[in-house]
Amino acid sequence: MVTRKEVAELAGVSEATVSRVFNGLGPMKLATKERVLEAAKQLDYHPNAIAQSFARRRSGNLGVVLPYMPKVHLFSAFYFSEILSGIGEQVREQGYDMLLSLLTPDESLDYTRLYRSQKVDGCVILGSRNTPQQRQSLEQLQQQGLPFCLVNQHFEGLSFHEVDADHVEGSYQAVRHLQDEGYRKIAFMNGSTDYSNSSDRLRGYTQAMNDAGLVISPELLLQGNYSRKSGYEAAAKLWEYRDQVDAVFAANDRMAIGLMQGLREKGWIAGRDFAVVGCDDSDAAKLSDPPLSSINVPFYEMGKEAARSVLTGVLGARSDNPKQIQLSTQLMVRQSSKRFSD
Amino acid sequence: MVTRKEVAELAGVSEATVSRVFNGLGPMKLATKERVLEAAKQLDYHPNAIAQSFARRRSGNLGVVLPYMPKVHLFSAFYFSEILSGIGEQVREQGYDMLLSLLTPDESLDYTRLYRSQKVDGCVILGSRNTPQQRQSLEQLQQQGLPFCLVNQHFEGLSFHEVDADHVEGSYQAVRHLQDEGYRKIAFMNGSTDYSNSSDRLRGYTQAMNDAGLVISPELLLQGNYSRKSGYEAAAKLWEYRDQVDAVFAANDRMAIGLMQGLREKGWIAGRDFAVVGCDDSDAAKLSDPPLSSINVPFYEMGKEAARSVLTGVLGARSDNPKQIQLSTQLMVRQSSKRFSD
DNA sequence: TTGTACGCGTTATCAT
DNA sequence: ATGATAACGCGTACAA
Repeated sequence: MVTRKEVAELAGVSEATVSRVFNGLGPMKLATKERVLEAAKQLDYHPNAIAQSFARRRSGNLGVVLPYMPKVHLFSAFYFSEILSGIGEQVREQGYDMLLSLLTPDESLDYTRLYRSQKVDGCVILGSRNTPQQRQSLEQLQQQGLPFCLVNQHFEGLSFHEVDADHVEGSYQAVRHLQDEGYRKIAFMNGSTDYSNSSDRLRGYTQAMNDAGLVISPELLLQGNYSRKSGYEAAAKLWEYRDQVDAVFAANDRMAIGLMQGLREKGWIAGRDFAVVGCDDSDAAKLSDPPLSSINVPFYEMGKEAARSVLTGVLGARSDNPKQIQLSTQLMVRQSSKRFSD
Repeated sequence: MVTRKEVAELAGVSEATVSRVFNGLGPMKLATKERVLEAAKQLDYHPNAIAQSFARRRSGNLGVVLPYMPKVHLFSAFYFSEILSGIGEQVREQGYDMLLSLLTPDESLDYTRLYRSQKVDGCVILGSRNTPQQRQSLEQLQQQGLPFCLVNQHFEGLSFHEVDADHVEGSYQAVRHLQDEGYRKIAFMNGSTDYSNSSDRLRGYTQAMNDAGLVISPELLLQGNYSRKSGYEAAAKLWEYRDQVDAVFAANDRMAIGLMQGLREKGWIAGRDFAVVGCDDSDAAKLSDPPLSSINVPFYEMGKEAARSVLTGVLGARSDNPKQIQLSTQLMVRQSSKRFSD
């Protein structure tokens, strides 16, 4: 391995000077700088990142926490590739790397473990849920002053760094859209309220219904678990109340598609006999039949913002007041929510 | 930060002894060990991973290379979460961590960059393609003795560590299945042959057709780029030759679904008027209408094997003969390939 | 079975 | 503008 020492010798300078050149520190003669760079090039010298981390007492790694549940596909491809790419883009700009941790639900009860070994300087946490245990472990992280940022989740009554999308407004728009298309009897299929998204969406739905002077009868509220299967099963229930429902707003695409599949078996076709809007604008929304109207979420930007938020905390002024960022969503209209009785 | 020194002092031993206890090295008195552990516990001591890396001259990180193309969704959720989980499981068993790199096509022309800074001890490379430049940069890696393993890709004429699935056999089974269901005029829609999967699948298809005594006329060979759009566009062409085609085997699910969407617009329904089988058994296969028959690939195991392969190379005896692992695939039969004229 | 002492390749501080 | 040098926290060879 080529070290700083050899470069210094070849360039006829001290090791400190080599470091200064590579870190762009202090004033120095251009000639010296060039001599050093030339020597480094000749020797193919590259600073040892580990030694740098050791000396700087910073790993240069941003931890990214993903929930892992075997055989349960929580995320769409879009979610993964876009969020990770967003984070990746940002960390690269700041000379950082991404260290991935796939945590099972009980492992995520001790986030501090991630920081203990000093392998990460901060974390972006994806897919956290609002359980008492999780709240507690996040509060613990915060108390210890370990920098982290949540993505797509916030906690009532607690104040963390977080980047979320405006799911209330998104849902409001979705329901308004259905109303504009002539639908009145609009059901809402939600997922677990462990995810703040879920309650946000319920709020948006409720508000849109109220604003339109529509009543939310109990049959209009369906409970699922974000899986296609739960959507499929809800279709049976929906079918019983078919006189009282002409549209469904579902809290994610997967359930929306399950629902469409289930109702198709009864002979009801989305976009013809009833309308559906989903959430996430995942790949599946474009692949489904008919293509599913859905609420687009700017995952790439969310990842990028979250990473920025953590890294500025790590590198610069630690802002003591948590920064809450909320990006806007966008309704993508497709065939599944066509005008009533077209 | 609590260091080894403080633990040593509290336990009344030398620093070396503390290290020995934490690394389980050498014979030592049980009493000493317990005293050290007790002291460590009291102080909440945890070894500094960076200092360890520095001293050991190993980062303890396995690099994972993913291709990044903005707005192009190469992978299914299944692919991501399963492969990463497989790698994650294995690295954890060996006390390693995962360092993620999202590389654009031209960045991946210089893989050595990843190793230069010493932040990773080895790499698992996903989504590499068979281009002259990539071949060259991989050969360069190999020559320099940097440990890496490819997943789901192999290179004709070159011998790298790699973990692949048996796409030839998988495709053979898929086409056999279509034949068993009564189909004879079976088209094959392939993706870019930059991916070895593609040529493997063509081989399986060809062999199955030959074995059944069926001719492969030129109209039966369709070219796509693994996108839904290309599948959709191929539907138009297929429609022209509809007398000469009664089934399609597509090299991924996305194209298969695009094809089904396109032909549905002509009034042809998969599983009724023609049959389709895809590849990957992605989530989309279950979500599509009708559900898509597809070839399942053991992504989790592939990730795990790849990580194992690299890490044993890093840690133990560097086997000079590259290890090529091939796992088997499994056909998942769904509605899209129902029996002819049912 | 345990202690001593050195080295790892930087960063950063203090001289010059 | 540049050089000398003390950390940094651990692994480990060698000594005892």
